[in-house]
Amino acid sequence: MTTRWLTPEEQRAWRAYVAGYLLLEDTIDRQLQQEAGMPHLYYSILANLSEAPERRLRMTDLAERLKITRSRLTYAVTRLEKDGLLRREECRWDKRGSVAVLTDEGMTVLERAAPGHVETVRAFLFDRLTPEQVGQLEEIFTQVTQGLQGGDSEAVPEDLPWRRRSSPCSGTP
Amino acid sequence: MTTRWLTPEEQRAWRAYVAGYLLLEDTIDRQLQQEAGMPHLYYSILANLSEAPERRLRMTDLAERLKITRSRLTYAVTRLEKDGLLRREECRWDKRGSVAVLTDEGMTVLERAAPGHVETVRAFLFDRLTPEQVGQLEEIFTQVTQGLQGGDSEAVPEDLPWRRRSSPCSGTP
DNA sequence: TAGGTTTGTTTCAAACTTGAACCAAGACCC
DNA sequence: GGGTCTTGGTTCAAGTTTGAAACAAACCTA
Repeated sequence: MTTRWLTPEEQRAWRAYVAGYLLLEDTIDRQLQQEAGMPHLYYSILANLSEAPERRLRMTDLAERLKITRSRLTYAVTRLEKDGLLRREECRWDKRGSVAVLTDEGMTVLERAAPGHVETVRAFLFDRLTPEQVGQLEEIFTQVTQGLQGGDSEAVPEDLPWRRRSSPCSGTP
Repeated sequence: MTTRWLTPEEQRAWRAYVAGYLLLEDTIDRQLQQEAGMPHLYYSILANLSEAPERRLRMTDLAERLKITRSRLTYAVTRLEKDGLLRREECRWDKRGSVAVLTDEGMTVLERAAPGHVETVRAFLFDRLTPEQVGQLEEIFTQVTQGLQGGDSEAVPEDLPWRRRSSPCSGTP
């Protein structure tokens, strides 16, 4: 099968995208590290928990929402637990499971960190986009996300050896 | 100063974007790791060199193009050098400098890896976007990139303590 | 209900990233 | 020439990520 290379437009888009997200992630990480002592992902963990009912989530659910591997999450949660920002509890219904719970201290840290974070996201992303572009951004990445793990098994070859298999994730019983 | 929180539209866009790029990067990394034995960044290093005149670039130039720190690049180049995919040479005009040169073997590896990589980028990104969206993607991230390091010092507060300072990068004398 | 499979999570070693500290060479200045 | 400042690059330790392997609990199924 002969390769369908990228068109010039696609190449330009691809390069702009890669450059942009690297710089943006880098900036966000640096800001959060500086002001909250943790990288972006760790902040997202706290943020996710803070919005969950009772501020608690199963590890697998959390990993699923964050789009990261469980092993990565384990490491991060261990660190945050050491810092006292969350604690682990065992799952009542499924003794295999464990649940991460945001502590009050975690909530405080999150609240303190949020303004600076939002300010950064604004300054370097949203303040530079028109409302239409905000919509386009959502649209584009929603499609990407769906393609990568939303249920549409039609369009994507199922048998690529290197694809991550998405475990069907269970919520509360 | 009171925080300007994200609007609901911005929130949705932000979440879609973060989810999307995590999944996409993850997929690309996994594919390249599987088929070429290296992560995305390392592939990009080879790709960049392959397009440069004489397949050679100053370390700083390379870091600048890739939007990564010099220290990160040093590590990556050391690994690729060990693998024989590139070699370091010292810079003739500036004895501090060193230059990364793509070897023939590196070129071969790159050429072998390219089709699979492009296929992945296509399958999970471009094949899912309309031509308009491709244009929008470019537009959006070009703006982000410029804001983050293009010269427009107007719009961005200069004195945020956590910003990366972009070293004015020098090319050939 | 024993035996086999799947699922939820952790563990471990190897690879990678980060930021600060360091070193040497150019540039500037008197 | 002899400071001093800047630039290009590497080094080092600490932190993070990866993927495979290990475990244990839950779920079949004969």
